[in-house]
Amino acid sequence: MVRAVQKRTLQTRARLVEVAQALVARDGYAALRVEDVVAGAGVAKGTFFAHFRDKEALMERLISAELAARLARAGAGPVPDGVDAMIAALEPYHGFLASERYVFDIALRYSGAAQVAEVGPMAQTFEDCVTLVAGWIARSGGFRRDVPPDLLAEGVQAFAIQSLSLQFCALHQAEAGPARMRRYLVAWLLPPGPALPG
Amino acid sequence: MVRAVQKRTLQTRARLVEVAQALVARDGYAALRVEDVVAGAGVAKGTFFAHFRDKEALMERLISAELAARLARAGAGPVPDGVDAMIAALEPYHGFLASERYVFDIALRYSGAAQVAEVGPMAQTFEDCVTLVAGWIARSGGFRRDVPPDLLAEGVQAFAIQSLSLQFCALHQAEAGPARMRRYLVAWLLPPGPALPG
Amino acid sequence: MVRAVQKRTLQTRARLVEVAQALVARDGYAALRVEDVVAGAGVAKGTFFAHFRDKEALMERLISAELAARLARAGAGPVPDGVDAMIAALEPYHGFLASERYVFDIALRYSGAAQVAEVGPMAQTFEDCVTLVAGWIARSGGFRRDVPPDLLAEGVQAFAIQSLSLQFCALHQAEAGPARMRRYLVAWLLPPGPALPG
Amino acid sequence: MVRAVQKRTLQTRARLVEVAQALVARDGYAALRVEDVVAGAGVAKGTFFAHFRDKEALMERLISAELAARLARAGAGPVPDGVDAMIAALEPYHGFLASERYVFDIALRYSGAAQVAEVGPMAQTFEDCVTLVAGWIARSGGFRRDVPPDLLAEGVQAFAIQSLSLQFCALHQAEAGPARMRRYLVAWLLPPGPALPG
DNA sequence: TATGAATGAGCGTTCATTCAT
DNA sequence: TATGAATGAACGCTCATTCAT
Repeated sequence: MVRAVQKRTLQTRARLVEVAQALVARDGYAALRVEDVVAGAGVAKGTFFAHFRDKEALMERLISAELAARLARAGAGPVPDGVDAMIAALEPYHGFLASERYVFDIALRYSGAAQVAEVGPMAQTFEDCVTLVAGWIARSGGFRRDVPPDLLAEGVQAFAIQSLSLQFCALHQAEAGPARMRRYLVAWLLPPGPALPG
Repeated sequence: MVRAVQKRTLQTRARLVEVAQALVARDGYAALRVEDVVAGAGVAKGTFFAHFRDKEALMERLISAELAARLARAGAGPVPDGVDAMIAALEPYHGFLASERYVFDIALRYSGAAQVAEVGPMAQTFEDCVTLVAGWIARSGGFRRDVPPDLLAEGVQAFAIQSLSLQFCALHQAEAGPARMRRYLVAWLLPPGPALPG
Repeated sequence: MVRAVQKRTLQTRARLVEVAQALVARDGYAALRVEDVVAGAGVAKGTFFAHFRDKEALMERLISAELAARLARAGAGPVPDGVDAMIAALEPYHGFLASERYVFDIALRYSGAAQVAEVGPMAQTFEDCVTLVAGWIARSGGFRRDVPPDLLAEGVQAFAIQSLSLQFCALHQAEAGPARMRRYLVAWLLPPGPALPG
Repeated sequence: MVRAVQKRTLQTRARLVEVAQALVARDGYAALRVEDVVAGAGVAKGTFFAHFRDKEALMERLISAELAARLARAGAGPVPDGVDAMIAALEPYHGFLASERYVFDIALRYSGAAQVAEVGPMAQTFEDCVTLVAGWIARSGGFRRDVPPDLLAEGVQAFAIQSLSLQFCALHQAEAGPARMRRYLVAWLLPPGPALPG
């Protein structure tokens, strides 16, 4: 029989998450230390590891939760009818990924589910994002039809990561993230028209 | 007055790099320890830090050098005349990036030049790769013409990273890296033809 | 809630101190290395720094303990009845201070409690020494009465430090520590009699 | 024939001292690093050590020069005619010793000439101070006569050091340095009168 | 004298993680 | 579940000093 998780357990876990979120809000993700979390929650270090496999498990939970929330808000809006609308709709989602180098690193690492055994919440969220965008593409009339929507959606994700990566780069400072994203998506999502300017 | 770097300096630095490369060849990048490098080179620890800001600075140098060498070999070959040829030509380059999680992480982190102030060798190599691919696309007759070659080349890089990322992923184990890469590039590089199968 | 220090904690700390004392007995204080202490105690380096703020914290503890022990032995003896007896009674205490330049430096530095916030064991021991000497002076009949005993005792300490300092000095090699100490104390502690010889 | 020291040599040395003094004026003695001195003087590190045996040799020079200057000013004034006047006359000298923990430590260490072989400028200055005070005592009519002036002067130095030491001490914060110094000197320098208050 | 690369030896630190209680 | 002392394995650093040129 699967025993119901005890109430105290949930309380402890919730408190750990709460404290962690408060610390992150103040100092950012990269600065989070397990020691501070347990101190804030008033539990011992060992307790933390009874609830989370390791620190990254908490990190994945925090980051993917934030990401999922932003994605849900995007999904609740209207179907974007073009490249610019899509970029705007995804901005909160991508903006969070760009907010901190550490967040981007963790997201990237877990986007591909670090452990083969299980699909973590981060990988799930990335997957959900692809599904959402594929749905948009399928339902909207403004995109190319010669490539399946889910492949196009994966491309959107690839270009987003590329844009975010280059945002940290000295060679490409000139062009801001959204502008570069727009160039990619115009070429990737729109039906082939007249040649684009070089 | 800017003094020319002394000969001894270059010798010491070269020896450190040599030893590090030998160690990496034996145990991989993730296992490299500064202590072993200095021991092998027969210099003091302080000397190491007089040559490299920290361990990662050496790492960037080692990895970007390997990457640049593989890229140079790719550039020395014939211009690939299609998607499959291009994937094959870039395979050594991408294969190295996929060889070790640690390598991929460092490469990605430094691809966007950690410091805005200076463009490191890694960022330069990534840039060179884009330039090479753009040249291929421009000179070959088999690719779409409605998008400028350098934008297409950036897309190739984005899809490569996407493929490599997903290679570590539980959700997408089914499809190997090159196969996924092929799907992306067919859609991205070829002139629009009849609709692709979903 | 202030939890009682666990037994294991005390054991570990005691072992660290024991090992350090053994090493010091063999090689002196200046030669003590943290690495040897932890190796000898069979604990990790991190453990050392969980018990002592830094190496000097251990040093203060070791030296002040030795000093306190020697002081206690002096206090257990009979009340000295004159300058020579007092110098003799304090000899083990002062001799330890003079035994090693490093010991003298640490003692002097911590005698004034490096941190205003807390009174360390070293400062306490110095204080205890003054108290002890003041008691001797008060109870003995051979010393001047026109100056309060505790002020006289502070003077004894001042002259001791002066003597020890000059012991390391080229200008004053001729006169050994105890001899100089004697001149000081005769002038400082005895009731004024006929003029001393210049 | 003793060759006259070359002009360039003196210039370099003077520049090193100047730069060091400027740095000390800004950041204090403890923060002085050889690297900054040579950088400021525009010479190589090795050059520094061609002029000064080690860093402490420069330190001794800087500190003893300052101390000697302050002592000279004290010597240029009138002979103090009592304990309070003497304390006032020596205040600039003692104040400098108390200005920085590091200064006090170095002064104490070198007061006794670290090297037996040579009497450094610091030991000389301390000696000069004793001589000056002994002269004051001998020429003034207000001090005890049953103890030779130079012994009394050594005692003044011992009490000064004691006072300065205790100034860094938590146990004795209540009583300021000069007040404590006064108590010592009244008991030490004045002819025995009626018993002092306990 | 002047140069400056190299030395060296250990300190302090880090902090996620484990494990005996 | 909870505890928290202990672990560990490098890393980064320091910086006065030396020495071959």
